Amino acid sequence: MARTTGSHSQKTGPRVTQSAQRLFTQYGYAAVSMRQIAAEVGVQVGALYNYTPDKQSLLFTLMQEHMSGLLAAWKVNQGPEKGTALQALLAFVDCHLRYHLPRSEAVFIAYMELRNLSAANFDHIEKLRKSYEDALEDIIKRGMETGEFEVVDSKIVTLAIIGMLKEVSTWYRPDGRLAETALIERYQTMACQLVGAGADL
Amino acid sequence: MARTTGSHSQKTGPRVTQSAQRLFTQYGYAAVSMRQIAAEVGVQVGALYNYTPDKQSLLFTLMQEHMSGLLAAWKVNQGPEKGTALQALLAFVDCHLRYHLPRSEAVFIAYMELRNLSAANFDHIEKLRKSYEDALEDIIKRGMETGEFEVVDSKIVTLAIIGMLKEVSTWYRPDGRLAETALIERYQTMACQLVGAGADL
DNA sequence: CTTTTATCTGAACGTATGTTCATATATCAT
DNA sequence: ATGATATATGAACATACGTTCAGATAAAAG
Repeated sequence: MARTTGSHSQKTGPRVTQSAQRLFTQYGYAAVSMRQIAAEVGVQVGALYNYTPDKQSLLFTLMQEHMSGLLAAWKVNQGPEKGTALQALLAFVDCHLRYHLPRSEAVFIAYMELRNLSAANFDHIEKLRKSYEDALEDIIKRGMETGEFEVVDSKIVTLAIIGMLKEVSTWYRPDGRLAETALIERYQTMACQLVGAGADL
Repeated sequence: MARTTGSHSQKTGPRVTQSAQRLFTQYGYAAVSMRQIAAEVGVQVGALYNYTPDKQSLLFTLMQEHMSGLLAAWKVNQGPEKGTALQALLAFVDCHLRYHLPRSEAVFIAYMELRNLSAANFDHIEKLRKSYEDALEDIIKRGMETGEFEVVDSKIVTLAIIGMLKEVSTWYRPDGRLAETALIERYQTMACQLVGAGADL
């Protein structure tokens, strides 16, 4: 047998990506085999290589698209004028959570699989991650200059906020106790507390 | 050849554990082979099985000892009387960071390799992790009852503090800009801010 | 010195891995 | 209907994996 009934690139391609994402999330990149991915797609292993040059590219593409999308979302959200530092901080928390919450698998992979990127791919992703954290630190610094924020160490506060936000993805479930909007508000409040800007919105 | 000069269980045993810890941290459990571990210990692969029944036990032991040590450190620190909730919160942050900062490898493994535990081993570790987070939430709740803390949602604040503290292990270096003591103070301040208790110590 | 025991080697086991490729066929354009 | 192309199969490749074990030898015990 060869090409099967109903086979088509436009269907199989996305399925490969999705299966890879799901399996990498559940078992980890190194523990997932190309045959496992093929089985979930419903195809023989050789067929995968019509859609990716190798396993590493599967991982890299997932991470690269996740990070690019995150940065793009922030740029759009930020728009032409930035407003006060406090407004920017609130927008950052909002944008971060709105982007991350519906993408738990990609988020998980982005945090867990950095080690499994080739050196060149790691450098690429690391730059994206760095520029995202810099965006937050710039807000903190701006708030310190304008006197909106009371912060001793912008670096530490940046990392603390990032850490606090990252943790959400480890437990959030769409059908959980807290609605997305309520959750975002609570994290906006906590972010304000950490920068010493009046906690009330 | 067989038993080599200077071979001894009391030397090789700890080296197996240490090499496993180092390699699991750098490459991830699934990506590390028993032969890699053996090579780093300076022994043939078969010899490893004098010290561990299998690869999985190597991982489990590392995680189990790390978590047990963490809980034990907290119990000692907490002692017989607990003091105010604010004191307990400060002690928790102090204890957490003092235990974690010198153990970056074990910390990393504990966060990253949960997926690679067998079902039974996972349950065991998960219970330990849960009881640790509960210890913090109990402090938060106590502070809410006594009126020391102003917190809307104890669960969210607990997770936010845990997330903030976990993040530290991803960037802290013993020779970095901040001394351990200074770093702990800053995180104590931020923890206080998150529970709405006067930020100044 | 001799015997026992602890520790390691070296080879082997069956199975799984990522990747390649000749081959087959469904689909699309003509 | 016919030919070209895209997309799949299924087998094969070399290599790597975790684990086992008989045999060898250093160290400890007598």
